[in-house]
Amino acid sequence: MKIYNTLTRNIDEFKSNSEGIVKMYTCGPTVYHYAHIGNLRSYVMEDVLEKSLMYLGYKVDRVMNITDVGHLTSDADAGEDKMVKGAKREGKTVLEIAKYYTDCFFEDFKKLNIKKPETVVPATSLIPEYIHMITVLLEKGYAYIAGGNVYFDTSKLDEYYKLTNHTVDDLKEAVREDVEVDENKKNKNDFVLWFTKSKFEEQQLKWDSPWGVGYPGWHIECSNIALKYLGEYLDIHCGGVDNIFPHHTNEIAQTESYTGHKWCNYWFHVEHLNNKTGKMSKSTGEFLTLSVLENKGYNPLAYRLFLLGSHYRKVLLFSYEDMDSAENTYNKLKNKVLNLKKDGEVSNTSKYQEEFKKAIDNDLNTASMLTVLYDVLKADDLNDASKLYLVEDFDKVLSLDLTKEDKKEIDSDLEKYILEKIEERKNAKANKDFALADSIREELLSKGIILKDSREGTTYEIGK
RNA sequence: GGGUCUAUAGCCAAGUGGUAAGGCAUGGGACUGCAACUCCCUGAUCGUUGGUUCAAAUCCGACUAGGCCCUCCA
Repeated sequence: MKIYNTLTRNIDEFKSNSEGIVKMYTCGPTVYHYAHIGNLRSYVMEDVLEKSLMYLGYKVDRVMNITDVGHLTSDADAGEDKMVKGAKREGKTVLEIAKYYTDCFFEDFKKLNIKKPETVVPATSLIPEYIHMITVLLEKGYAYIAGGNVYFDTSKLDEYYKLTNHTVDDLKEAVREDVEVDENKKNKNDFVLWFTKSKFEEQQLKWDSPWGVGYPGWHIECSNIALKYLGEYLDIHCGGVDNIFPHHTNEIAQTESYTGHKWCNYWFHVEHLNNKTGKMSKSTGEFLTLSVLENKGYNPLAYRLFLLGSHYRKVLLFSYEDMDSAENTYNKLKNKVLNLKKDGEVSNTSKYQEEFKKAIDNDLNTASMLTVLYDVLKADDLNDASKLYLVEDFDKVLSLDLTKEDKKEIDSDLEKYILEKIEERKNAKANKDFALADSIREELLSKGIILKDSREGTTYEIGK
């Protein structure tokens, strides 16, 4: 397949290091609060990437970190670590907070049909590994100690900026108003590997180290987790575009300085979900979680469909108008699929499967994948059984539960009642007592029961 | 200021040099006692402007608008 690679700024043919196996690393969440739907966009698209690779026959080894330490809020927030802030807000310990929000995070995964990576690693579980890497970086001369902290010396690298095309002079220091200049740094882009001194003294979690009691820098966790669980040669590293600099840039610097060779071949970055005012994040604008959408009556899978309609490398604007549309599209699509008859021989499917693969091959063109799906549903050369087979096949990647019937548990009393009402309405219609017929329909609707009339008679469906 | 990305119908969106897929919405029609569901029909010359070419939404330049990043925000 062909996929855009941030490293080469080009759509490259994908080739894994080992035949048939893909080593894939994903930057996970900082678990101090709920994930907002913008965060979830990245995870949905990474899920599509993983499943697409599987669809093409690869075995995917995927690892994700859970950041439960060392991510800081802005200076404006009185110098509190995000985790500490979350803990304070809720009167819990940092680890309790981490556990709670980690669980919530994976609940969202379930609702969005995102496959949980086989290996999920909390940042706090590999402190000895971080210390070891930092020790080696100091020995090799890539790191230095200043003001109690250990820094990475970016001037030691020729290609520090290879992911972004920056030059040192391009970068403004402390461009954000909430960031102060750190006087300990030799070069303005040096970054901290280990803290013992910082303005964030409230850090709850601290560990002993050769450089004093402290905690690890932000980037070191991903490098080590990836190295430990996926080895020294990574195929794909994923994340949101905001991670490109400095996070991923620094991961490359550390890891390649440590191992002495190239680390990861493909960098996959998902663009932001924005609203009309710009970036959607926890700190700016409305804090939109999946639960918020659910409470407004939207199906999480309609949100997934909304995301699939757009390309992962394009900024997508969120609006409720679009959600309404997505919900509509989803219900119609599902309706079409559920109306297919199950019997018959499956045949002629390969042409459409090739089309679907082409869409995958084209830099993960999810919009085109959906088009192939619609083509299948409209196809003249396919019987229902074949259509159903293909929908199921494509849904391995799309994961929209298109063939899954939402059978609400219904007890026999209720069923009997509904059937009686349908019979009553039928008689009313026969007697041309439409007022009564309509009132029965209204009554059932108010209980969430939708009647469907057809030539064959009336059936019902339990709505949401 | 630097880097980077984007600009196609009301909205989402495909298109990777040969005269604009698809979805939602809208309007019209079929079905219905009426409606819902379903089915059929219905719209754009591609931000502006130069250039390359027999041919450009697609390549190159300029301009305009906008997003993201520039370190302890993810």
